[in-house]
Amino acid sequence: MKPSVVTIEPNGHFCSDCAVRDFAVCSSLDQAELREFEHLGRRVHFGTGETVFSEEDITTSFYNLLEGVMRLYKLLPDGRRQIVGFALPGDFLGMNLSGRHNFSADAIGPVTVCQFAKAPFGRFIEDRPHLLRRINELAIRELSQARDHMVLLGRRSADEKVATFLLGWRERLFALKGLPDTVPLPMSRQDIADYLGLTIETVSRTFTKLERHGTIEIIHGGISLLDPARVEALAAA
Amino acid sequence: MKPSVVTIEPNGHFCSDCAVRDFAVCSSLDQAELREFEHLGRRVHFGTGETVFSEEDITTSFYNLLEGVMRLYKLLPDGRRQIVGFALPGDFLGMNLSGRHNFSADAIGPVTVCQFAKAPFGRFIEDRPHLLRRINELAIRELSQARDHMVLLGRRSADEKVATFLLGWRERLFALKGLPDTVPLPMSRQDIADYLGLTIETVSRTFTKLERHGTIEIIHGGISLLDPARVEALAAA
DNA sequence: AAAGCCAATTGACTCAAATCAAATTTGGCG
DNA sequence: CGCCAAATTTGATTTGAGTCAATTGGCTTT
Repeated sequence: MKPSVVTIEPNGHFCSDCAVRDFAVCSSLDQAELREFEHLGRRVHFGTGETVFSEEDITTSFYNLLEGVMRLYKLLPDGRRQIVGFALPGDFLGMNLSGRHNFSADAIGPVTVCQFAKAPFGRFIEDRPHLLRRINELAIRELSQARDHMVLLGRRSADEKVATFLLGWRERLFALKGLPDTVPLPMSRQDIADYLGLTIETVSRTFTKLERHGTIEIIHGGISLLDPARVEALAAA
Repeated sequence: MKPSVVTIEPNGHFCSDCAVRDFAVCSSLDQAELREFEHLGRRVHFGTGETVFSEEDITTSFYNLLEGVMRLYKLLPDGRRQIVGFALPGDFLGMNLSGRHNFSADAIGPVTVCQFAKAPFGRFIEDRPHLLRRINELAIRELSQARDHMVLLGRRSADEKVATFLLGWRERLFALKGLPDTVPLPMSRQDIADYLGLTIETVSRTFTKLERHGTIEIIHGGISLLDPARVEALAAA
């Protein structure tokens, strides 16, 4: 939110031992390409609540999220907010046709990104169709997720929205770091509400209701799925 | 809906005089490529209400919409439907990562598509990065639209939804065939409702309300924007 | 032109989620 | 530790959109 100090690493990082190497955009690059690629991106840190880029900003860079979680959102003129997604490590941000970002992105907690200046990155892609193909894959995956989210926003009840969110979030974390028995929720209730098209009060009430029924347990910074089958039933309905 | 007779043209069509030549995927191909491309696709007609492909179907083809309008939608197990978009001439359908369609597509009125078998099309792309780039552009454009639609579904009132829909639809038709003074609405009220995350009754009431205020006029098969500025104000809010 | 059919409209009523308003809990920090 | 500010929860009430139920209108069929 507040403009603040951003740490830029003085270099000395290698793609070859990058945590997201195997599933981010760069998974399409071979050893030789990787060494060249290394010079294009630089690691940048952002603190809690800082904005990485804003909607309507001229796109000067693309970002590969390495560590942390980001909220991606759009605002209406009167301040209503819709979170269009949460980004996790491996997600690639900033592609657009207009030359301007079409959503804003904030760090939720400390974040590390690999930042690429637009022009050199564009040149690098130019003669590397496999990288382009990888970017296309990521876009198509995003598109599919976006459509699923439209169904949630347009046609699901509050209970279903919350249940679906918990399962989907757990699933993404699972893919990233294996099955945790508790699901960390680094984002605020307001973020969850703005993601699900609800108010903060409704999200809170739904959580408490699920807890009273013994379906989940609300713990510090997250929840624990006591009865995943019950949650799945709610989400499926 | 009903499985029915689909007309397949016996050939004799040329990409070079195709109506969508300049803005569809094929806009990225040069004369020589186009002649080769011509053999990959074949024109297929669908009648009103016919399903071109269904969610979860194995993807055997991609489709380039040439004429008509299609509804793209997802269903929940209990039958609730969310229309994720309306396709117009020039739209490219069928891309996915899973090998299965992730939404269903019906013809709204008579439709002509250019159908490409998946494998040969994939092979054709292989060594033509400019075509891949074009497909990527289309995906990124769709993604941006999808995000806009999430904002509408999650954060806008019924009035705003309807106003935004009318303007957006008019805009798309405008880009296609120039400014019409009446906006044709080939889709049913139910389709509009399922697109906007509303009920048919709410859509109908909102239309009548707009008409009573002299903002629009409801005509057979469409509406006329009597006071576009008023509609824009409603949509902006 | 009457009957039948489906889509759209209109009206009366209900309800899920929003809004308004406290009360709590949590977290940061001197 | 104790205090303030922010986030979250909880409660009371309102309301926008949904549901249920006719009615209307446009076409097609006969």
